[in-house]
Amino acid sequence: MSASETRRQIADVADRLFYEHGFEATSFADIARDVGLSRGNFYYHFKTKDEILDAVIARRVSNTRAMLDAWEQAASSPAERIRSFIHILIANRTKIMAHGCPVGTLCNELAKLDHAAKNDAILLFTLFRDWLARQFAALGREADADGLALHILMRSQGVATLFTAFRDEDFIRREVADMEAWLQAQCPAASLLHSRQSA
Amino acid sequence: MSASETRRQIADVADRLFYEHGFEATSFADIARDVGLSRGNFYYHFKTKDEILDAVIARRVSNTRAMLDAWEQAASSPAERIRSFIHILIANRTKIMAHGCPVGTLCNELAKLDHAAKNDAILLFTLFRDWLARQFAALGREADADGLALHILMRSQGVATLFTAFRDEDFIRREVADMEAWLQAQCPAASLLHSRQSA
DNA sequence: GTCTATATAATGATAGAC
DNA sequence: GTCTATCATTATATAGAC
Repeated sequence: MSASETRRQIADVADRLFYEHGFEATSFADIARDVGLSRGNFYYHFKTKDEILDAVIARRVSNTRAMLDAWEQAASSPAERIRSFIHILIANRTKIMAHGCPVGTLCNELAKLDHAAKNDAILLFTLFRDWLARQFAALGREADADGLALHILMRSQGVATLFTAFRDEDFIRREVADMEAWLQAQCPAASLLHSRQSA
Repeated sequence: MSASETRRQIADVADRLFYEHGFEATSFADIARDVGLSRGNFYYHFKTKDEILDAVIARRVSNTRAMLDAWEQAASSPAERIRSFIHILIANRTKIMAHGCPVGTLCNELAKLDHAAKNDAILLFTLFRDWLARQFAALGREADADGLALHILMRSQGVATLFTAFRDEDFIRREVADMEAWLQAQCPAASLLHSRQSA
């Protein structure tokens, strides 16, 4: 196997394990086992655990950018794009129930560890924040686009944390519906494109 | 020093360290050092790390109950009591900025570790949930009191997580004001006791 | 590029002197 | 009730054979 391919595979497995069990709780041996490598060979690809974390974050940044680009292409309106964001709570609910939000839980853990990569993880939040703000600006809310972006990001984080704790499907569906209603209320004109409640 | 007093002190220090750095990242040596005990003597008081976690959670449950009781006594109306809850985000903002919400971050970590004490930690959320639901019921929202309680709990979690990441004081103040506005909107009659916006 | 063997430090945990 | 000394295990990390 080529070095770059093995590196990619290690980052792939580490990404999953860091998400499922946390950064601290995941050991080199755990990653090596799941990749099918000896611990010794492992160090040929990554010198330190922090290097793997950097690779995992870089991978997540890249994947997140790709996802946001895909939403940008797939949806025909800013409101519909924001709904794509809201609906990852439903789409990923099984994983969220077990392990929480990948971004929020990583940022929280790295904050507690006061880890050097803390700010790199926060960049993941920033990607969503800026993308959402652009959508709100396109909806005519230039003045408070960033505040609205943070608000919806805040809600997604709160829903994820409580869903991990209480594992209540009704709760997540209710809160997602509430987020959609809130979105409609933010831009009544755009909402007409999708529901004719006031037509 | 008496055994019970030392035990109490260990739980006290462990509570702080688990909050500041996380459960996994805190070692016996860390706790022993901060208490001023040798590692050996440590095991006279607690046999395993999980036992300390149990003691820490029991301590937090007790402290939370005391805080909720104090709010119950201090405030003259259900709406004012709910505002007491909302305002811990402001009162504890320095700690939240550094280490997140003590309840949310512990539940997230124990969920990832699939730890035996996971459900005990969730009880901390349940204390807030049930207390808030009682306040909403007292406001005349018996039918959806639990949903409203989860909603405000969800918001506090989301605000805490994003505040830890972005460390933006304006954000937390804006969201707290928004939570208060939401509260007013839930029970217009009760709100008249505190603001005369519609008088 | 992968392996085995190993170094070193820290972890959770115990035994026994005082 | 506290200490020192120690154990077994695991962790990160390295050396060197193949």
